[in-house]
Amino acid sequence: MTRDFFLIKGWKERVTENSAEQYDPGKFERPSVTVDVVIFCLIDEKLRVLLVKRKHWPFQGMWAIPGGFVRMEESLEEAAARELLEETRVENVFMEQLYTFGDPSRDPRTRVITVAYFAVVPADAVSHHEAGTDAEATAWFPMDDLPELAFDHREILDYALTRLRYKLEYTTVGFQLLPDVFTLSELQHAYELILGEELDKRNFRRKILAAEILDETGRKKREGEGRPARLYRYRNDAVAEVKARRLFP
Amino acid sequence: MTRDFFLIKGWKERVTENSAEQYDPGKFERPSVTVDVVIFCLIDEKLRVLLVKRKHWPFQGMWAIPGGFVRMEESLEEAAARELLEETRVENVFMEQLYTFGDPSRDPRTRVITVAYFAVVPADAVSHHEAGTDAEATAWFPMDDLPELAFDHREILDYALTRLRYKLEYTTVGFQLLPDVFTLSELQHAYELILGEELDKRNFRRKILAAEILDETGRKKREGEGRPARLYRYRNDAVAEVKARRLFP
DNA sequence: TAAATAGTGTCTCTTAGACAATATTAT
DNA sequence: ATAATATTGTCTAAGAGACACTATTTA
Repeated sequence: MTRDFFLIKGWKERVTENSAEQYDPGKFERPSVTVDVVIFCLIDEKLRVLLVKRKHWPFQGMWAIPGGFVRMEESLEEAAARELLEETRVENVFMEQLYTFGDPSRDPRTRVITVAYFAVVPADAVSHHEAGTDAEATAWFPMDDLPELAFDHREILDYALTRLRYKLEYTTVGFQLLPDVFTLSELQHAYELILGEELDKRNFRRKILAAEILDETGRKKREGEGRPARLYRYRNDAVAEVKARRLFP
Repeated sequence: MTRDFFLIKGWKERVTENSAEQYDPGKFERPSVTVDVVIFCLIDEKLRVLLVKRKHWPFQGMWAIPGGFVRMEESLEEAAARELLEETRVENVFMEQLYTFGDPSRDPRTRVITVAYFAVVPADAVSHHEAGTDAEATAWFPMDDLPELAFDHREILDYALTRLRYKLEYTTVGFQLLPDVFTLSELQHAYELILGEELDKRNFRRKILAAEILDETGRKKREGEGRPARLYRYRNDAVAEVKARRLFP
């Protein structure tokens, strides 16, 4: 079989001497690489993000997205999952790579390239978010009322929120923010909190049910006033299938 | 104004000692960081990608996506643009970050994390792709007939193709593969080559024209057989507007 | 029985896809 | 005239959005 391709030659010879393949790794100065994990959660009627208060220079006293340096023996995903576990004690939740931020001046200490991830965790998984007075701590900030952030973390958060809203429309990421069983009103409420707009109840329910990704538990929610609502559970067996097409086709 | 957030304390104290903010950069071993640029082009009736043949260990003699180490003073985008310029002498074309690949074993030399970008260049910009016999060279391979690739570059290429096809549907990236003026048949042909399927001529033209992103040049293409086709030009002033909504809503 | 929340159906408009005949040019 | 390519419109089906009333429970 004859391969069909075009070769290029000539001027290329001039520039290849500093290309990657002839580079001796370890000869030049290297950047540091971190992972930062944007962790979303629905708590107390708001979409919130987990932030940590910095104790040291630079940006001492300012809030930052949790993150840490990538270890030599772990993958990026492992590093991100480790950070998530350390900060929330949660694992096996939705997490995906968001974007890599590498502006040379984003960290005043040295060149730091950060691979940002974003995760969503159900509120009942981050069990005890007791309010405290310890100022050197970790806190769930509402996305609509963020403090001043360290580094370029505001930009990262904005991008993460854009991605979350976007994925809400064509994936099942929204279900990951809710407990195992939930009512359709709770699901719609979660969508409304994240999108920041109200949705029509009938249209919302029609679309969700048409996607055939929910199972009725047969049980009903019995707390609060008003008519008890049916409880649904997310059909895990439907994940792969649903991710291929749009949730709202 | 009272800020509304929850503080978390307690077990966190145990794990913060190796978090990023207390890390002394330079204390630990650092990975190398490269950018790899997947460069697509429509040449000779095929969607092609630019590959370089490796001259040294590892993967000596195998083909690889062009790339190189990120310099300490340049941003990731600058590094990617520099690689693109070095390999193709082209600049100011569509390019965006694709994904960051960081498996610890992806490079046998050392830990190398690569930030992959993908670019599309019009065929008339990479002017002279003269066929040659120099085996240590650069070549445009058709995406449907790729050689064995070095590192995890096959995975990167597959992902880039998926992204390109996806973006074809809701952005104007397809126009970037064509010369400044083009006919609707040529545009449709480009779409068909990339998507690997035939499209209905009437529906395609209706959608493209409905998007109102093309200007008629008033000229007609006069070469080849058959009725001469109208020549169109992409409306650059429409970019921002069109990217917000779907090209094919 | 009043208050609160859950649950349900229709109409219209837009869009997507299937489908074939005519128009213009060169040879 | 013939060959080759360009250009154009209609019908139908599915989905999206707007819209209001009834059902079930607790206090």
